[in-house]
Amino acid sequence: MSTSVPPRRSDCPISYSLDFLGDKWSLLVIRDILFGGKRRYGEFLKSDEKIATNILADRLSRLEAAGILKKAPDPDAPAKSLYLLTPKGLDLIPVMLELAVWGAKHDPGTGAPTAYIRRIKEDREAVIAELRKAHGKG
Amino acid sequence: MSTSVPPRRSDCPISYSLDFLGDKWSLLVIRDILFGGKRRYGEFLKSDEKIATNILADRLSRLEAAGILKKAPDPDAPAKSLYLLTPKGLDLIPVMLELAVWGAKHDPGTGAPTAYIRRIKEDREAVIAELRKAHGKG
DNA sequence: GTGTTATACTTGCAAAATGCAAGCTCAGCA
DNA sequence: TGCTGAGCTTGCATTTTGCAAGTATAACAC
Repeated sequence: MSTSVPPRRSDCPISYSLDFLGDKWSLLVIRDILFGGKRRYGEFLKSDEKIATNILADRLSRLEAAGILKKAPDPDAPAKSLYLLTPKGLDLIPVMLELAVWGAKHDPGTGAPTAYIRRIKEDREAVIAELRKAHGKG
Repeated sequence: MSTSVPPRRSDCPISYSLDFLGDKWSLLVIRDILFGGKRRYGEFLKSDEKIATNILADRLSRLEAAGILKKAPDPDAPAKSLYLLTPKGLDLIPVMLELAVWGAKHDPGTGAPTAYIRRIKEDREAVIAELRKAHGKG
């Protein structure tokens, strides 16, 4: 699978965002890092949505090519590597929070923790700051 | 093309959102309504990204099936119809704003108006309220 | 040093989604 | 009665996805 930068469809910022993130899997990988504390290939594979291994490999390389993730050696096992958010990736935190709020509100069978969703709405900036802090400077 | 509700992949609210919105076109249609004041089939077709007519028809019916849009008769020409946002669709405003902010920040060639992006960041609630008002109660 | 296991992928192929061009339908108007 | 434009539908080639299987490399066990 190729992994080149996607063609730009227009100069609209929403269109730009969707050029990189407009599919069913990319933002789930970012969710896993951000809210699930996951950082390794095998951890992403274990998520509930059951991403296929070839699709995961493709998305990781695209997100890396887009500068949203970076692949770094694992300090505990230098032969392995970790996928971490870059500053560009960390800037997606507000997008993720709004997607979570919308999904939690409109999915009758949502599994979203009510308290956390309320906290996002009432104390947005603090939640953003916490997540940023937890994931370093990128 | 079918137009049934997509299969639920998990109970995660972000996954739920992506089940409906996770492609390159759905949110662009919503953008056209929200920021472009578009409401008719032909208007969506004319956008810069050049959506194919069969894909547009598919997305409109999926978004309607999802309760995000509703198709209403045009008061000026009752034989024609308009696509409008429902309350569930209006709740996507914060998501759209954050995607716009992210795209505007990270796309070196963005065409996003600087003043509007700054206003989203500095006066978020007011921008949300304005857009809600402009698109009625749904 | 040989075999076993785990992790992180790659490959092959069928199925589904997308993109493009060409229709088709129906209302309004001349 | 015929023409026009808006709003789709259809056919078909290309691309992307999903599933299963296979490969590479390193760590560890013996």
